[in-house]
Order: sequence, then C-alpha cells, then structure tokens
Amino acid sequence: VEGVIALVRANGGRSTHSRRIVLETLFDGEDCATAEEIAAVAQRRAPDVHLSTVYRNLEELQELGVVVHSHMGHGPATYQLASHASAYLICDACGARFEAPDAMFKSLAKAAHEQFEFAIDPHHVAILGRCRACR
Amino acid sequence: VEGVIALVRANGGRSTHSRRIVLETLFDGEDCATAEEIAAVAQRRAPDVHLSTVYRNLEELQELGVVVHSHMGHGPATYQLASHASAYLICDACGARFEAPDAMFKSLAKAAHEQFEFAIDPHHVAILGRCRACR
DNA sequence: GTGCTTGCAAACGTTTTGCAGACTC
DNA sequence: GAGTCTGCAAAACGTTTGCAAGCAC
Repeated sequence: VEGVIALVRANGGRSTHSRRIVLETLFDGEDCATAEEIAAVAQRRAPDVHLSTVYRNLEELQELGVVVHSHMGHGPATYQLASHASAYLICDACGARFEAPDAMFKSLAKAAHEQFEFAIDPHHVAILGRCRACR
Repeated sequence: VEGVIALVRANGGRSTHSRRIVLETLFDGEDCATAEEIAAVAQRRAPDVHLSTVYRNLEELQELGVVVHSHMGHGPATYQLASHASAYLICDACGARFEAPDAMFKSLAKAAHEQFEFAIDPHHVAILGRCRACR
C-alpha cells in the first residue's frame, strides 16, 4: 500500500485521502470489483469519495501498472491489482465465474503468435460460454 | 433472405419493410457491422428506418439464431449472420483485427471442458492483445 | 503559491424502453 | 379487428469530462 503511494509520488502524483482509500479497498477486497463496488466500499470509510474520483484513480493506477481492468461479459468492467490478474470463464446464462489458469491459454497464445505474430492478453477479456448446469 | 422471413413468420413475426431491409443489409454487407453501421446502410434505402428498430430486429434475429453479436474490445458490439460467425483477435493499441480460425481454440475448449465442464463460445468476445507492429 | 486532486454536475456513446400511431395478417 | 411493429423521444447504463474550490507539496 505504502509502496504504491511511493510509486505514485515518484511519478509526480500526490498522497491524498481518496487515493489511499481506493488503494486500501483494492488490497483488502476480493478480486475483480467494479468501479461502483469499489466506490461503495470506499464510501463506507469516507462518504465523500466520489465515483468519478474512483475512476480517475483507477485509471492512474493502471498507467502505473499497479491495476488492470477486464471486461466480464456484458456487465461493467472490473478492476483488480495487476498482481492478482487472471483469466476468467463466464457463463452467459447464469453468470457463474471460473478462474482459468494461464496455462490453459498457452496453445492459443502460441498459435496466435505463429499465425499472426499476435500476442494475446488472456486477462483482458473473459471468455464467455456455458457452464455445466446451464447446458 | 426469404428463408429467414419465412422463419420469422413461423414464429409469429411479420414481414415488414424495415425487417426486410435490415436483413438485406446483413446479407449484402461485410461481416461484423455495428448497429449504427447497419442503420446507416439501411437508411440509404429507406431513410425512416430508425436505429431502435434496427436494435429490435437484430435482437429478434438473434433469438431465432440467424444473427449473433460479438464484443470487439472497447467499442460497440458488432452483429453478423450466425453462418459467418468467427473468432477475432484485436490489437488493443491500433485496433487491427485478425480473423482467428476456430481450430485455434480447440485446446482451450478442451481444457475448459475438462477442468470446469465449461463450454466456451470463442465467437462471442474477441481476444485482445498486441499486434506485431504495436509491440 | 504552484499545480495536482477533488466533488459535483453535466456530457458522452451505446443500448433499452414507453408510447401512440401504423401496419400486417 | 387483433396483435405486431414502427418512429420518436426519453431513459438507462457505464464512463468521461469541465469546472471551480481544495489540498499536498
């Protein structure tokens, strides 16, 4: 937490109350929260932390490489610490979420590189499909 | 084109001017158009075809299995005939789009099924990453 | 005091919805 | 005539932006 604040500072940023609370929320909370969820939790500690401030801080933290976002099917984007990032499988019908090990994407990554010289980022968008129960 | 209209009818739908034009646009146009693009093309033939009508028709055609949509990175969703559906790789930086053969997803599909009994739909969301030029 | 940050409100782009009239059957 | 479909306007949704006041340094 303090380490990130130091990094923010090293890049000309400042150590503000809101920034700290957003960061703490990210470290405390479960993985993969939407901006709105993060704001809600942060507001329990400081009611004035505004949703737009959360968005702005998340964007800055992404530029610093501390945070990444991913698109989980149809809903809003979710944010998490870069160190916790992972790929997900999401059921289109019931929303069930499975954390997919990176190894699962190895051969897709290889094929994409061989055929198109394309480097996939499996964390950035969740793969949609159908879970067992919904099939 | 007529076949789909027949299918629509079989499901209690009606053969309207707008419906026909949206369908023709889908068959004529290139793959993967946004709702707005489809509306723009349709409006060249019939200026009154409204964007919301396009959305409504696309949704109905999806329920019938004639059309599918996919999410192409950050932009709006795109629509295409189910028979033309394919997976895509999209460069996060420049937007370059590569059509990925389904075979590329075979081992990911297998792994997802073995580990989670999850059936992936590789067409529904494009895989993001970086193309050669942007790396 | 400089200038980064914030809260708020208002805009944005995409998609959905409510409604009265128009159309298909 | 019954019921679907349309155009339009307005709302909804997630996200971004402009601005004046506030805070960190």
